[in-house]
Parts: sequence; structure tokens; C-alpha cells
Amino acid sequence: MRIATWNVNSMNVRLPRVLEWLELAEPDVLCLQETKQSDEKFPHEQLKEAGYDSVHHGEGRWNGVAILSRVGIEEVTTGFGPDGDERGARLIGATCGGVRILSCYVPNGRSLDSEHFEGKLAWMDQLCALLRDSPADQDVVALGDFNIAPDDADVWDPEALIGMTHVSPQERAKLAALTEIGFDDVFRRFYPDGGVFSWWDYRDGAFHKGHGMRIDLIMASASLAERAVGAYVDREARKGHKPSDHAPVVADFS
DNA sequence: ATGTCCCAACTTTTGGGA
Repeated sequence: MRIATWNVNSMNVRLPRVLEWLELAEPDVLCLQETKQSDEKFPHEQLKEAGYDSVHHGEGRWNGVAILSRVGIEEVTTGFGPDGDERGARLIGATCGGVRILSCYVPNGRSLDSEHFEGKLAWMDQLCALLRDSPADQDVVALGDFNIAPDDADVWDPEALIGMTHVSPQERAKLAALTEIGFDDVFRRFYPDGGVFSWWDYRDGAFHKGHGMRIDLIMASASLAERAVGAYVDREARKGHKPSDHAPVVADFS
């Protein structure tokens, strides 16, 4: 089973690239973030013609998450439930091919002294609680744009990023909390030395210079993570005509 | 060079967000 995640930075602009990539990579499940579309505008029919069922949770101008699947989509949920604070359309869940899938768009945080940063940490706490409460015998994977680089080896220059979001101890502690409840950073298994990125700023020729970060993560429950057989970032998708600033991250499970 | 891209609107230029 091939599971992937991609922050597309507007599905309206990126649909041709997504359709092209589905045909190329043939994922069984693809999670999207930052669709920036209303539910009415999401291109369910064009995706269906490409062989994928889809569910979308959007708000229009900002955020927006989706799950595409060619192995079924059941038990769809959005947000953290009635008592949760999702802070925008940032979470959609579904069961696909027997695996519980959560497409996640973690708040950016903006700056360490921002109220939005506290919101980011709180969002991660809510995700951790949701995952902790999932049935022990169910395969679960939370994947998406976490806006957190797990380690200094996951950014192009740790020195240049001191004091910035995405690399702070507070944010990394929230990822560690997911690990503590049994969720594993699947990509790390195959690239223990780091240096492989999933996002490069549009500005400053960052992609060309190799100035990137790995912030798009695939966090799998323990037994599922044990069945991971490979992973990769498709850097080709960051090139060419109207790319997203993120590349797709893919993991294969036996 | 805070150098790009994408969205919406009191829309043809600006401001917000990443």
C-alpha cells in the first residue's frame, strides 16, 4: 500500500500537477493540504475520472485538507470533534483500505512570541490526544504538513534558523510526544542521516540553492510503521511549470 | 534584497498569509 502527502498550495492552481502526479506515482492514498477551496469547488469528479474517490474539508480562502483514495473511503471525520479547536479547516480523517488516515495541516505558528505559536502547540496536543485514543488494534497514520522539522538534520542550515518557528524545542517536543505514544516518523527509518527536504521557500531561489526543510511527515502507528518498506520525496514535483512550494512525500507499506 | 506565490476584494492594486 502506497500512502502519500502533499501540500499543494491551492488545488485550483495545482490540479493539473496533481492529476499528472497521480498517474506517475500511483499512490493508493494521497493526502492534500492547503487546497484553499470551498467544498463546492473541490474537483471530486475530475479526480474520480483519474480513478480516485475523494473527501474534502475546506473553508475557501485558507487551509483546506483532503484525502484521495483508490482503495475506498469510509468513516469520514473532520476536525477534532465538538469540543476541539481546529483553528481553520486543518484535519480530515477516513478509513482507506483498512488503514485509518488523518490528513493534517498543522498551524504555521508565525513566530515564537505569537499567539498563533501557542495555537500551534495546542493543535499538536489535540492531535496527540486523538491518536492516543485511537483503537490499539487499528493501523493509523497521521500525515501532512506538520510545519515542524523533527531534527537539525532536517533543515538546510540549523544556524540560520535559530529563534525561528519549525525548529524550536517546544515544537519538536510535540513531535516527540507522538513518538512516545507509539507513532513513528516513517521517512526517518530510510534516511537516518537526514538532508532530504520536502519544502523550499519560493523566495530567494531556495530550491535551486538546496535551502529546504523536511516538514511534511508520515507518522504511523507502531505495527504499521514496522511494515514500512520504503519512502521517498518526489523532488521532480517541485520543478517545472507552477509547482507547489512543497514536494510529495511517499511511503510504501507491505 | 523580505528577492515568490496565491487568495480576495471597497478588484486592475493592495494586503494577508505562508
